[in-house]
Amino acid sequence: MGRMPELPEVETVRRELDPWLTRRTIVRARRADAPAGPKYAHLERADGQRIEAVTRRGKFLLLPLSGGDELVIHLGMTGIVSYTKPAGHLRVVVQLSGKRKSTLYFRDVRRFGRFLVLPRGDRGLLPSLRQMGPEPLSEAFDAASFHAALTSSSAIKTSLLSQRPVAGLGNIYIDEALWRARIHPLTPAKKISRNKAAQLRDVIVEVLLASIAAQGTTINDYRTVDGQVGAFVEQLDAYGHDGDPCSRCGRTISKIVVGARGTHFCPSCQRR
DNA sequence: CTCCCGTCCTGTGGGC
DNA sequence: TGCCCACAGGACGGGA
Repeated sequence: MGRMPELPEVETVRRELDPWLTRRTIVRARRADAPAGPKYAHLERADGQRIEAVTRRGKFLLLPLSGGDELVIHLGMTGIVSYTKPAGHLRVVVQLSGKRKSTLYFRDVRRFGRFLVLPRGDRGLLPSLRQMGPEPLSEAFDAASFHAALTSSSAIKTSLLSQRPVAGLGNIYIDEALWRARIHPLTPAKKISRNKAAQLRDVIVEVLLASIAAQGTTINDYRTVDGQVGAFVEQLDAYGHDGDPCSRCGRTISKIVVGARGTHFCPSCQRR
């Protein structure tokens, strides 16, 4: 257990979807084995619209459509997009124009994911997207503004989970970045010094780039679109390593609960 | 406004 | 061996 598509996994999926879906027309998009509701809203609006691009914002995939709408996909915990029909837990089916790979399937065992259509830029159903911080791999993610965004009194781990100081980080990469920057996960965000914030910014970029290069992290459910697994799991130093010796100092990695999330850190390298 | 906590969802794995 | 239940967590909504 314990895998979630975070920025590197979603970016890997985006790169695979882009050549497949861009310029294809959606013939028909419908819910399958899924309840009606905001997570699967307005799919029929996509019918007849062409997919103009496959973009990403944080952990959301955003597909602008030719009619002025936008297809929004969030993989949640267990969401998988494929062109082969899954065995079960099929939530959405999209018929595409053309003959090759012309059916898109969205499978999501736990239904934490979303697959919906909205007028482009309408964030009424997506408040986190509205308040999301800068993309970590963009120029906007600089040390000074990152430090300025760390205003919360809550733990840095919790603050980063909110997506507000920076977009796209989840449980795995937050633990990895805090380990690399030697910051205790319970440190109040606003107590992070300017220098530490700059260091944290740099290791966030490093760990995300390294994971993208490895096509993400596979622990259990995550697969790339063509079913491959991500190799970054081999480079994890903190997440899932509780009980193991710290690869830097040898002390045993601890696991605690922060914001209802399993949190892994080295009690020796990462002092409060 | 911020912060905190409950809720959703179901396969897996650890314990007995 | 087989059964049971705690566990995993991203985003969101509501209450303080």
